[in-house]
Amino acid sequence: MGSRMDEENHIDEDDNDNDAKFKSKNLKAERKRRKKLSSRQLELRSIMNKATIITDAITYIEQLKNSVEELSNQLLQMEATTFDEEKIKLKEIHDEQETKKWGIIPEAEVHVNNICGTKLWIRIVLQKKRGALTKLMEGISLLGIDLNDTSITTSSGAVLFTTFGEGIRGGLPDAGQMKKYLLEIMRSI
Amino acid sequence: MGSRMDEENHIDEDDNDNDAKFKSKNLKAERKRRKKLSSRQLELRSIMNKATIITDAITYIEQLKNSVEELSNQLLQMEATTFDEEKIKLKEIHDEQETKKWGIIPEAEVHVNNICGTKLWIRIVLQKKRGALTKLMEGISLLGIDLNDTSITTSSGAVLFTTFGEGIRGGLPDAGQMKKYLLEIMRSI
DNA sequence: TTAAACACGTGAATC
DNA sequence: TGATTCACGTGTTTA
Repeated sequence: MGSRMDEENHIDEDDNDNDAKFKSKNLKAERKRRKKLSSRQLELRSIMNKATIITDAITYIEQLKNSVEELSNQLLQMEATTFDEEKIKLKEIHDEQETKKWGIIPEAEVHVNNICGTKLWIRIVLQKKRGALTKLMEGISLLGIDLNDTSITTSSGAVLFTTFGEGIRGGLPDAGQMKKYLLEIMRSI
Repeated sequence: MGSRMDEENHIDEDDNDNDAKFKSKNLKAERKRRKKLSSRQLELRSIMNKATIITDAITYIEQLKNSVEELSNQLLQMEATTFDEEKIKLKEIHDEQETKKWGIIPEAEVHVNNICGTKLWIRIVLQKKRGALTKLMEGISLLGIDLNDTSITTSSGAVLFTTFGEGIRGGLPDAGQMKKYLLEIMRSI
């Protein structure tokens, strides 16, 4: 028998001195305990709503893990390739940019010097282009010139071609004519 | 008054038919309710241990976030610098490696061709070194040679020096002598 | 012993 | 109405 209707009418006003009518000594303590318990339960219920963040946390963690994996792979791939093909590619890109920065060679620069009638000193600076050197060598060869000391050097997208030539059968075209001819070849590429 | 000592001695044997002595009709229901509640509480306690994973989850998320940020920064930095100084550095490293791969030029390679008595065709390949070209030009100048068409090209740590020279006062040293002299200069650097 | 925790029966409130 | 939930006082157990 424990309801408020048991006795007169004013029993459980908090912590008042009206507990003389009860036999139990732990009445007050039990009231306090129940109150605490109840409040704790309410507290628990209030934070239980926040338990939904666990679901969010799971998906969030998944996203983060994916990001980490993706980024790690990217870095690994970058580091792995950057000291091989990638570096060469970067160099080529850099060369292109450098060439553009310093200005594109508008047209091959050709120098032909006729020396002692049968000897040639050729110096050509041209923009690096696929097949250009092949055509150049081919053209010079067609003119019947034997190339003795040829050096081809490329740097920053430009090509320096220097050679020391000689007419195969003594005869040799005029230096001016040859220059025109070589320029023609360069333009045609 | 609700303990087992209130009445005779055999009250709450589960769900027996001995509830005729009690006035309340909800006695059985209340017993069942309390039992259920208690078991639920135990159940809750058992899974509450797993609540510690929330703490772990928090630290785990922090770690992941740090990783993501770090990796992103690395990538950004790599992408940002790789098209400027970094690429040049990569190129230089690549050049160094290339030079080593193809073997270091053991000693300057000097070609001197005497043409028509007063003209020279000089071709020197040397390892890039500070001050080397200055010494070279200085030496050639001291020999009284006027350099008409000179090209200096560097690539992969090597230097190609080609020039077409002429004796200033008609006189010109012997090609073999000159070669020795130039090699001496190259060695002294 | 004391004090806190627990289980119980019960009356009232809620739906 | 009837079934369920809640709060209470109390006796017992536990530490």
